[in-house]
Amino acid sequence: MEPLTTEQKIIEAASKLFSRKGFAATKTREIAEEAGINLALLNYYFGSKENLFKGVVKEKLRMLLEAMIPILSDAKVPLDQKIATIARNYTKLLLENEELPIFILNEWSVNKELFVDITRNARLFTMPVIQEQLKEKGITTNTADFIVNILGLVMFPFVAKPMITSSGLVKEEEFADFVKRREGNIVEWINKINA
Amino acid sequence: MEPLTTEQKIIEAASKLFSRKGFAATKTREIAEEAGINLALLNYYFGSKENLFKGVVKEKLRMLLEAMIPILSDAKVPLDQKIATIARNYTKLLLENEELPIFILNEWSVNKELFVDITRNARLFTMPVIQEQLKEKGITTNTADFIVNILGLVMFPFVAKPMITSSGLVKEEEFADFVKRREGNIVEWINKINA
DNA sequence: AAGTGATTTAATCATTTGTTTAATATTCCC
DNA sequence: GGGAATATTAAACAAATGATTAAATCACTT
Repeated sequence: MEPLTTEQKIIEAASKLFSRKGFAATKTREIAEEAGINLALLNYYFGSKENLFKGVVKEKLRMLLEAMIPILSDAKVPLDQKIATIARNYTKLLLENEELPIFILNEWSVNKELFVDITRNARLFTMPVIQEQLKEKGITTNTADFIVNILGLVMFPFVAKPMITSSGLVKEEEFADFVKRREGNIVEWINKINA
Repeated sequence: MEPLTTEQKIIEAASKLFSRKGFAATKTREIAEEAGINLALLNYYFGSKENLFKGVVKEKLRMLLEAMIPILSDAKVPLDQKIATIARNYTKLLLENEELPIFILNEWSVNKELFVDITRNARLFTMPVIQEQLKEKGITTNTADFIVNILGLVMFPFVAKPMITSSGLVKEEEFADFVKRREGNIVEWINKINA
């Protein structure tokens, strides 16, 4: 495999540190050290810490949305399959990137202006398709609840992981099994909710 | 009403700013300005920024847990009533403190050591009571799922509020109605899930 | 091999930031 | 009312931090 370019090394280090600690707590010198590069290269390639952060956030947000939007908005995919696919996609994605949802949701909450910029011209959700499919099946649950319920059931365990594990509700070493078991259950649960 | 003491003014300002922006992004000078006090008083009363932060986190965590733990762990409260009370408590609490859950969950994620200190000797969840009550009613849902589902359904909309509103899924001005409507639905949903 | 542009480095700058100090003001108690 | 404890202030300090500079090195073309 190719060795990473300087630019890639910086992005990887920044991605890791920003995700773990957030924007303000991550220092440019830490990123440089983690990447194994000279501090000045960070500004040489990305201009500023903020600009680098924007790049990381964009990529992370894309990862988070891509597991959901294309599936939700595809009218050819039936509702049942949408639920199953989203549960599967997120369980896999978030097991590999546990800090992803809390990072994005927290930065979005703390730094709304940044996301106005990033999400401009980006259709985040396509409600009409879902609305139609719910109607077809005679389901009265409203569209927003439908989506929020799925996301809540699948994402919340990751968002609240420290609370869940440190309370003993789920042991740290059993967490992966816990969410994998939920993956299958969520499809049933959502169907029961909508019945 | 009594005028606030200096100590109280600092706590209120710190509480507001830490909740909104997190530890690292909040500067001591901002806190002092927001509180309308001299910068040195912060250290005079609280010793350090970190110590002040710990106080704020403790109080916020207490708020978040108190809406749940006493109810969950009370064997005299039947399961149905537990669900309804927790949904009601959190909807009210979080409408009044929208940043509360994302603040606590993010800081917990970012700064685990701090919470080891704070939650030491604090029984966060009491599973045996719930486990017994689920068994009595012949519900096969496991205890962790039961609790995570309730919390996810009730807390997730607040955690993901920026995403939900800026995507147009729920309009900002309709958000309060949205979660109030969910409050009643959640009881039904949880019962359906467990049926 | 020389020249050219891109990349990397060490050093430095200007601010910001958490904290402390020493002096002044205020409150409390006898 | 005076003196001791408490509270408040302005100023300063040292370290940290994001960014920049100018020189050095590297890669590539001719």
